[in-house]
Amino acid sequence: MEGASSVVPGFLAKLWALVNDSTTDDVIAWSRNGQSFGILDEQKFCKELLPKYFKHNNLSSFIRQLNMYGFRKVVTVESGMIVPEKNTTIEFQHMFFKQGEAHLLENIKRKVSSGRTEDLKGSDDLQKALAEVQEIKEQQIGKDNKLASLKRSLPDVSGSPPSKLSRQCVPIPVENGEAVDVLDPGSPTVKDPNGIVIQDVTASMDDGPSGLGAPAPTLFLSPTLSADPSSLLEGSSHLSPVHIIPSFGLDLDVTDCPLQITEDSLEPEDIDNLPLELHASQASDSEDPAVVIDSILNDSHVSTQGGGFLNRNEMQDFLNCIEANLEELHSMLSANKLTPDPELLSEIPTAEFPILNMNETGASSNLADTLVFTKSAEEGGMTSEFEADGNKDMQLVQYMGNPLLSLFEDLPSFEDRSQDAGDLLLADLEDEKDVPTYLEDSDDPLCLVAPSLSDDYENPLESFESPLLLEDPNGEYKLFPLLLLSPVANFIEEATEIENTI
Amino acid sequence: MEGASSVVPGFLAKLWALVNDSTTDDVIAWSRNGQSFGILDEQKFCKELLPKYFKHNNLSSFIRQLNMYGFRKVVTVESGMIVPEKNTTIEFQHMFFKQGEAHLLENIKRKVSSGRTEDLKGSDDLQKALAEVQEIKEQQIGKDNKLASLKRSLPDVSGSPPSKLSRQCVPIPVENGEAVDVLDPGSPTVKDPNGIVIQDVTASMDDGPSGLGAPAPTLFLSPTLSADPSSLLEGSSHLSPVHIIPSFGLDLDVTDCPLQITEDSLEPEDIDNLPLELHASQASDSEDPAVVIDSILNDSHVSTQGGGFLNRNEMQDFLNCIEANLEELHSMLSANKLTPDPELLSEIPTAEFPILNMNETGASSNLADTLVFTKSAEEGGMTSEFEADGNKDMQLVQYMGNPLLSLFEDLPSFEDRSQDAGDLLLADLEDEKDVPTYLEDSDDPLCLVAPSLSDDYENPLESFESPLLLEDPNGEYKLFPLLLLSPVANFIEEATEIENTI
DNA sequence: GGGAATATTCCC
DNA sequence: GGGAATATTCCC
Repeated sequence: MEGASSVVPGFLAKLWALVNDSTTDDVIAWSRNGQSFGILDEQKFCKELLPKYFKHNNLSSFIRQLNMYGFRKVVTVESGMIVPEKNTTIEFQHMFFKQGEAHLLENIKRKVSSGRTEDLKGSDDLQKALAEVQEIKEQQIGKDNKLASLKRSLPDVSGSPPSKLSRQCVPIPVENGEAVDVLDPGSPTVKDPNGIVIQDVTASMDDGPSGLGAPAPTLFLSPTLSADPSSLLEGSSHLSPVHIIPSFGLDLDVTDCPLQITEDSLEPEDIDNLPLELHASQASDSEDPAVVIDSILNDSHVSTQGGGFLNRNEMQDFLNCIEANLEELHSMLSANKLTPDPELLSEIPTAEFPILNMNETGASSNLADTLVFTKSAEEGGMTSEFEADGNKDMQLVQYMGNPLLSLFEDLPSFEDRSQDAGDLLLADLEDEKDVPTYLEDSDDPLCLVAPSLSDDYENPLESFESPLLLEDPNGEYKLFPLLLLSPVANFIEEATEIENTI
Repeated sequence: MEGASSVVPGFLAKLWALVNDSTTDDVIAWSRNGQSFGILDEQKFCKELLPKYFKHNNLSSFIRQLNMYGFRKVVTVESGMIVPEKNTTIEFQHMFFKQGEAHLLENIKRKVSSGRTEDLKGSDDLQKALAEVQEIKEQQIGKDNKLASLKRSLPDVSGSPPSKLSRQCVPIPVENGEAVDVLDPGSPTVKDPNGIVIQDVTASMDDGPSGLGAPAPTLFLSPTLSADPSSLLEGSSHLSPVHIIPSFGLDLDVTDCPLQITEDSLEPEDIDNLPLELHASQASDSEDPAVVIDSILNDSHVSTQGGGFLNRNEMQDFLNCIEANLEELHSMLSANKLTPDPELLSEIPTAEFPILNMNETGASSNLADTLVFTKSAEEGGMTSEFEADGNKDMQLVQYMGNPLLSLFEDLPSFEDRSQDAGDLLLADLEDEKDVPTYLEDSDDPLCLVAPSLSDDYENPLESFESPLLLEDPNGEYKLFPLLLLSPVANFIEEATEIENTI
């Protein structure tokens, strides 16, 4: 075994010796070109040589080994057909088995055994699969958090005391510093020359005057957004964008929501030139249901920019990625054949999905939630106020209690309290069939919006994402807005009072 | 090899013969009690017997085989310590290797090869993977349910009773800009020179049969949102984009929300100058946030229509595909555990992944719910754009089955169609850059809410799915807003009262 | 040719 | 004792 080093498997070393042994060239020898070797005397080879080198005398075993090492039988073809006599000589060749080139032997690798192949492959694949799973798992967590946030974001607007669960007020980041004024409970209304400021002093009701630092009462845009239409319309000719951010999951008791509008706002005369610019408090991205959902769905990717929105392509990529992963996982697993181990089956735990925890309370509504409409100081309409930073700030979401719970606590709709979120959710959980039923009854397929956005009809504000402003050929903006506000009962009352006053 | 049948592996058969051969009892023989056998003469055993039965003469190899078949070495202990001399005799035993009981041999199983070991190990990993997958799967289900619930939970704010589930707006398909048909004959309409027709169908809500036969008359514009139409319509000043972000999950009691607006409120005089064109809200699926979310949950991938957004079906398919993969994967994993037979996989039942059933229609439209603003066709104001959109929208609309849908069903508002959540979401998806822009560049930080509510300052027109803006033959844009209303019945009444008071 | 089980060797 | 690689056998 001249050139065969220790790294060369026994079979190859023996084969090398066997073929190179010139004393047996009548039985087995290199071909003329040294690119292959032939067994010239099969009988003698099996009876005399094989046992000398191996633990058997079976040609088939020898050939089996050759195959295991990748040797291929050389088929001699003459005139397009196999020559009979030539067949008597068994000839094999291998890219790295060449006369005089023992160093090539180390390149010859034994095929992995079936067992190994499977194992290795399986093991490898499992590693990948597990990694994939882990990845997905983490993504899920991210989504869960997002959902939770979404749910939490639904503010509790009930008139009662501060709820510990969700008082998530979103601080109103005002860059121009005006928001502060608005937020101040002490200042029921803010109005600037151009616009109208509407402030919902609800918070002050129960809590009395609270400074900005007031703990319980939180101001923010509220679900119950109220505004004085007339006031809004008033003002200079130039209009500013009105941003009204309502809160989610309102649970307002009208009686508890003294929505106030000042007389000033009601003056019709001024309406003609409405320089209206309303800025509602800013909601953080995190609180935007749509955003939240979006991100939830897209969670896999690290939120990139401020918005954390995924664009369509990203979404697509993400989904494709998932798909690809699944595909691969699938393939890998398929490839991996396992041995039957019944015992393991029982061990497989099925995770339970903890959905709702209804124990959480925190449903106490929070009248303190203030609806704030602020007019931006800037006439020019769009201001740079709302910036990423502001948004970021908004992200501060506190996860209170059960997300889902909070979500639904405030959801109840007018008519159908019976169908509050909690019920729905539970119902769904209990019976998946409920969903379809629910849907089936739906009369309007078109109405789609953000989850948080409940009926839109009633809530024009939400829809107003789109600008109500239009620019005409003359470069003038025309408008349209309107809006209004709500919560209403008090609003009406107030309005009436105002009217009377007038 | 007396009792050894063909089912017994070579080694066991040979061992059985070897031990039972009484002629070699001086080398290897049964112990006195026949419960074990011992190698009495190791040297002789290796040199004479092993080669006779096996392809080697190594005791270690023999022992290796014994171990492979589960034989255990018998350690003789005397007086608490191993007796030296006794060690000379190598003794092994196996539960099923007993003198005179050849039939037990078949119970002796060779340990799985390393390969097998790996398989087992792999099996273990698969167990984990499977468990993980299952967990994820269940979480997904939970999330889907949650999202669905969330969407459903969005309260129905319509003033009337009917469907407790959803107050779906039925978009009025306006192809030529004529939604007039939809208008309730009984309701007052306002039409200005420009051909704009405004109709407040609120009144008809409670009053019974609406011309359209709408079951549950609902006014759209949000429940909480109220505005003075007249004020809104009045004025010719420059308009700025209005961003209104409504709240979510309102839980208003209609009776407590006497928000009212009457026709009176609409001052006719002012109306003349209204380039008002109202179109029933038409939401395009792709643009409807709800739709987007829905599609996210339901799947799809190649975006085909509508602006390159993924349409709902596509999304659905895509997600279904993923689901299917997971299912299959799960099945495979499960199957692997049980049997090594790949074929069995197909037999494994896959857990159900309740996604969305898009088949549901329930589109019974509810005209009553619809607010119809229509511009007369004569105006020719309708641009092809809108028409196209309108059509698309209509197509998209039918996602009733989806829970998500219900969420948004009521969302559509006039103006906001343009920028409904769906649009935003989609937009985001398409171009990630939009996100930053949106968030960072947004002038209005406050406007956060549903994704759909993003600022659309830059693209007001496009966003207007229901075009609030129209270009007239003169190349002028006219606007038109309107709105209002909501919750309704009481609202109107109240308004009237106010008016009267004045 | 090659899958698969068993056998043998090598090594920890 | 047993993991692991290689070897041998058996079979398709």
